[in-house]
Order: sequence, then C-alpha cells, then structure tokens
Amino acid sequence: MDVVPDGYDKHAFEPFAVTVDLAVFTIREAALHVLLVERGQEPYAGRWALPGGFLRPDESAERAARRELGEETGLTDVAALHLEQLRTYSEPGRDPRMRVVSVAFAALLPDAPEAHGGGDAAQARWTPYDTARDLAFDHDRILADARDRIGAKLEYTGLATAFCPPEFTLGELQQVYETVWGTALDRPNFRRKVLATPGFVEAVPGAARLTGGRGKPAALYRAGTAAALHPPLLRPTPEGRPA
Amino acid sequence: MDVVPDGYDKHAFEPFAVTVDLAVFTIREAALHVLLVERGQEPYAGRWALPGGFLRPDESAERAARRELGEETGLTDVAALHLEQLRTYSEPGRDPRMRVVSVAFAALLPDAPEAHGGGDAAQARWTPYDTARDLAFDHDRILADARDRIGAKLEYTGLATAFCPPEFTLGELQQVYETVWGTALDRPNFRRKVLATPGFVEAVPGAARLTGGRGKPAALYRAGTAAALHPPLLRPTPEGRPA
DNA sequence: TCAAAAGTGTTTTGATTACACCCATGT
DNA sequence: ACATGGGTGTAATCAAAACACTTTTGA
Repeated sequence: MDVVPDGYDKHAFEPFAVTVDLAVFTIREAALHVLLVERGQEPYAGRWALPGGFLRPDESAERAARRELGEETGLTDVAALHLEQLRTYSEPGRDPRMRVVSVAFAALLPDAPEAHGGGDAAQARWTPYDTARDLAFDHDRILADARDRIGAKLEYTGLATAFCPPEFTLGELQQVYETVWGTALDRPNFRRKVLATPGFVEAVPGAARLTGGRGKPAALYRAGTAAALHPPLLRPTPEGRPA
Repeated sequence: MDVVPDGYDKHAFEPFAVTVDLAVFTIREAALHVLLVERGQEPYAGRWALPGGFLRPDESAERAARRELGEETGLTDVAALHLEQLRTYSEPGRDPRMRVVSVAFAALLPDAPEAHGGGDAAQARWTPYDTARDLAFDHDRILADARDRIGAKLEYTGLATAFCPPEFTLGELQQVYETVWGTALDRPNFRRKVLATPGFVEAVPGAARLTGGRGKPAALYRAGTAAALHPPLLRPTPEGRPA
C-alpha cells in the first residue's frame, strides 16, 4: 500500500472526479431501446451520450444513479426499478479535460414514458439499441458491455421481469427474452420452464388480460422472489455452439 | 446532468480518493485461501485487510490492481494472472477519514508463493477463506462478494483454469471445482463434461504427470480459448433447489 | 365462422447420473 | 499384491425440443 506511517501520503492520491453513467433499457415495439441524451457543450457537443452525472459529496454511486434515473426519465416511483452496477471505467484519457472515473449502471424499465430531457440535458430520447452508435466519450463501449450483461443475466436470473409491468402475462415475458436474445422461443416449452422454476413468477389468482385485442385472455403473473434461476433458462445455441 | 453551459460546475463534484482493493484467491491444501495484509496504522491498526492502494495519476484501475498484485505477492509474471473487476464500493462512510471510492478486483493464482508483505504493509499472509473475518473497512463484504462471484463464474466460464498451473490434469481441475463449491463431483462425468465443452481445455499431446506419488500418470491439459462455457457446468443443487 | 393468442398433451430425442469396471504406477 | 489415482463403458433416469391439439376471445 502506498501509505506512509503517519497516514495517507499526500502525493499518493490525486483528486479524481467520480461520475455515474446509466444504460437505461426498455422494450418498445418488440425492440430493445436505450435512453440517450444530447450533449449541449464541448467536448462532444451535439453528440449523443448515456445519461449520467457527478456523485454528490454524501451519496453513494447507487444513490447517484437512482437520482439521475429519476431526473432523466421523469418517473416518480424510481425506487422499484431494477438498477445494477456494471463496472467502473477509469482509463486516464476517457475524458479529454480531466481525470474522471465513472461507475456504470444498467437500468431496466417496464414501460417507456417519453423522455423529456431532464435537468440541463439538451434533450433525451429513446433510441433503438441497434442505431445507438458514435456516442460521446467511451459510451459506445459502456453501452455494449451493458447489453451483453443484460443478455447473459436473462439466462440465470429473474431479471427479465424487470422489463415487465408489475403484473404481466407469460407472453409478455417471453417477448422480453425473444427481443433481447433475438431468437424465437417455443411457447409451450417456455411456459413450462418458467412455471417449473420456483420463485421466478407467481400467479395472480383469477386475473387475466387481453393482449393483442384478440385471442384468449392470458393469466397474469407477478415477479417472484428468486434472484437466481435454477435451472437456468439457457438461450438457444447461437451458432457454432454445441447443444 | 449537473453541468452548466460553460463546462463542469465547479461545485458539482468533490474530489474523491480512488483506490483499488484486491481479493486474491488461491487453493492450498484443498481449501480456498485469500491474501490478507495487516494494517500498520489507524484506522483499523492491527486488523487484517484486503491488499490495495491508490490509483496513480495516469493509470487505470486495472493497471493499478495488477501493479498492487505484483507488489503484494512478489510474483514477477503477474501479466498472465486472471484479474477481473468486481464492482465499486462508494458508500460515504466506508473510510472514516475521507471520501474514498474503491474499485474491487478478484485475482486468481495457480500456485501459492509465500506472501511477503510487499511495500509498506506490515505483513501479508495467505488465510483460509473460512477464517478470514472481521477485516478492516468494508472488506468483509467485498471478500464475500468476490467469493460469490468466483463460485458463480465457475459454472459458466472457463475461470477454473485460472487456479491451475499452465499445464494441469483433469483431477486438479476437478479439485478446483470441488474446493470452491464445497461439493464432491463424479470423476467420470466431470471428465466427460469438460472434454465435451469445446474450448474449455486442450490436450497437451503425449504429456503426463504423476499427481499423488501413486497411481496412473494423468494426461495434461492447457486452458482453452473459450471464455464462456456452453453448456455450463452447473453445480449440484445446493439444498432446496430443484434439479 | 374465422383468425389470433393462450394453454395442454405427447412423442422423441438427447443429456445426465450413478455406477461397475479396467489401467498404470509406487510401495 | 495392493493401494492409489486415472480413465472407459453403460443402463436407467430425467429434462428438453418439436409439434399436434384444444380453448377462449374479438371481428
């Protein structure tokens, strides 16, 4: 440790600015969307970026991330939304002006309220993931990392329910998987696997909802309590992998 | 974003100290061990802690972590060792003196060179994971998080090979799983699963090694190139979970 | 009565388990 | 010879995939 006997070495640490960056995902029209804000000033003025901001003196990165999430989405009940730390980006050159260490988070939203450029951001917009490119700073990389993580976590956690409203149908849940993984799933088998996994979902007795205007009303479910899925819900082998 | 039009708001960020903390694991005598250092000064003087230190002005957290890893273990070929970012701990009260944001890493070592208290640390010691308790700061939590992550990643990545020397036997690899998971595995089945998973291990032609002094010499393998295992090597259901 | 979406059943296929057994080496 | 650890074979069990089929609604 770079510590001298009488306390911290005054030269051992430089002051860093610490920020949070958010990859906020939702599903709209059967496509994964991400919330982007347009930068108003240099560097990268006019470019799109992930929402984020500085840590305040007495808040943790988690608290800062949730605060920013509320400010950017305009949502009031941000407390229940899924928010998870991804990793921290600390490469010296990532901000041209100064040393900024950024803690990245991924957030998942069920519905997609129109973004309204919270606070000082020029504007905010939901963007299809596939068209979100050439972002400011290293946000392309952060966004790609976030997407990978979300896709992987669907396999072995109950994370998919975070994309759904409090009460949802199995068809809606299946659409989450199909959208994020980009593959079609067999409905009967999906249904069986989900219901056979304890703690994944729990039935709302008696409730039902019409989904597509037509068809049989679907039973409703709530997110279960299990964090990890056992057995995992493995995605169909994506080319070249074994069964 | 807490940014004013003409640049960063001078009051929007406080200077933070940024450190890295390392959970360095190895396997000794069929038990998971972690590297701890004894603190020489307040706070927590005399208490054991995870090795770590401050980020230098022009290095990333990853570089700082690898540098610290070399300093604490005394190893010279630290470049090849597995090092992975865990998460960042930023709760305001985690260091009593000042605001310290710490990026935590997990490192995996094949053999266990005796620790020699690198740099200024009072002393360093390999400690069985189960007896590593009452650490300084929030290091109990960091260590527990690290252990959980390692255990989980054995299932769906080739991480276990990071605990093994460059060339290893399947018996040694199996011991890694049994030690980290705390369960016995069926040798024939383990062998088949590992060999059936492409990219997990590759055979070293002709090579063999005696493991326990007795018994048939075992064939040697090298770590494969696959990062993710498909299908995953699921751990036996740990009580109460379904098959 | 048809289309659309939910939900059930069944057959077939493949993976996993739980063993029994053989091989090579040191003592 | 036998203990020890490596390695192979196999029958039984279990889970998953594929797909046919029934149900309930709106148009």
